Amino acid sequence: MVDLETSTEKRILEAARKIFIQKGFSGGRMQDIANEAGINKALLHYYYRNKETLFEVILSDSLRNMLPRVSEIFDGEGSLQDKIRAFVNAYLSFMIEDPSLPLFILNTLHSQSNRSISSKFQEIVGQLPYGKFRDEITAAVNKGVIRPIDPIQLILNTLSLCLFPFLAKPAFLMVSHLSEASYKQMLLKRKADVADFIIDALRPE
Amino acid sequence: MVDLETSTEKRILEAARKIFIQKGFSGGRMQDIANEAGINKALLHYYYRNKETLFEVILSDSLRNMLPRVSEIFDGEGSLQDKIRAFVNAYLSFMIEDPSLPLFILNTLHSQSNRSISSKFQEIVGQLPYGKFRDEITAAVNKGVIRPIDPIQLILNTLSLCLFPFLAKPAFLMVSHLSEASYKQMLLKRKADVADFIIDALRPE
DNA sequence: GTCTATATATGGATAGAC
DNA sequence: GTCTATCCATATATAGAC
Repeated sequence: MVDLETSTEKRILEAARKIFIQKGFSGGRMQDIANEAGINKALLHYYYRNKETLFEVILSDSLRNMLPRVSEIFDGEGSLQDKIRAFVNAYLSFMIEDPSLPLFILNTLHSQSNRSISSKFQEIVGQLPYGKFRDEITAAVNKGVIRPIDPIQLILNTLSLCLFPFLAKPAFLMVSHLSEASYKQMLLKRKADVADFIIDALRPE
Repeated sequence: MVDLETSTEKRILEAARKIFIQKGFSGGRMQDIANEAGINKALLHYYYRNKETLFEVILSDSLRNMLPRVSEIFDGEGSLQDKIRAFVNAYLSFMIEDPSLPLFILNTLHSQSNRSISSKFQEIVGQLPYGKFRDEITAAVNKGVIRPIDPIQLILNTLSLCLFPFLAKPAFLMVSHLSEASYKQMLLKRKADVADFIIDALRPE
């Protein structure tokens, strides 16, 4: 069992990630992070200058994780419908691995719109080939393989259907009285359901 | 111009609401609230015992606002399609008035799952006639007026499409470089688009 | 009811021993 | 690299005058 306890630096990151995602920037205490990592507060400052630095490292990582390799999906062959199905599948699979990420990121963007965070977000999200998406949707509409729809609204709808259940997870669990396990089960089922829903909505008249 | 400046108590609530929605519980400072209300810190404690009390008042109000009178919509006559259209319309209109509410509430539920907040949330949200929704969807499926769909997924899809744009507003603005005005314009257009999208998705084969 | 002044607690950050 | 002890700024909360 060599190296099962990873380096202190790594453990700090994992602890900070957990705490910040749970409680946000101002809600997360350095003491909480130190406890979670099983080390002393002072060590946090040894490895990372201050709370803000630590937070930004976590956020950058999260943002980079949030950006899945969706470009490939839209680069490949196949109908728009196939690509939508592949996208929904990939996106939901990814989020199921890390369910608190979306709320953490939206939340940060909402409350800290002043910092360098905005530019980091734009830098990362700017790599997504939105233009490509839009063009492909427009082309499909013109060819009549899907019904007419504003490309922006379709993209927004797809993201809504993929992300909302994760954002609303706590509320959903409270209302539905589902267990964690059943919730995960529902999300897995949702992969197919969401793709069907979108594709059905796009059927030409 | 009599009474344009409402009572201090009311002004405090408005100020607290603004600050808490903007910065959350731990991020919002009592001093910020006092400044925003144009009064002294001590007065906050005079009217509300402490920060936590003040926060809970705000949250309760918000939760009650979040719950529109949707029951009536589903009590009335008309097809399921008509009701969905009415629901989406009412829900989006309401949210456009108060765009930060959804994120505030989800966020609070996420980070404070311990407090009395959970029970308050359940109490309020428990009044929604979910059973009625479910039954009506199931009936429509059986009659063949809509294609087969899991009622839970349809409800979740509808809420996703209505709420997500508000949750993701900051991210959306950053990516799209839209102005506040264009954003609001897009949301207004979305009322019809979302209803169309759902109803199209439900067309029988 | 509203203010100023102050007590008290908390949390981020640093100094310095080991 | 890791700890203990401590400093200092900030934030909540209270006391007491007006």
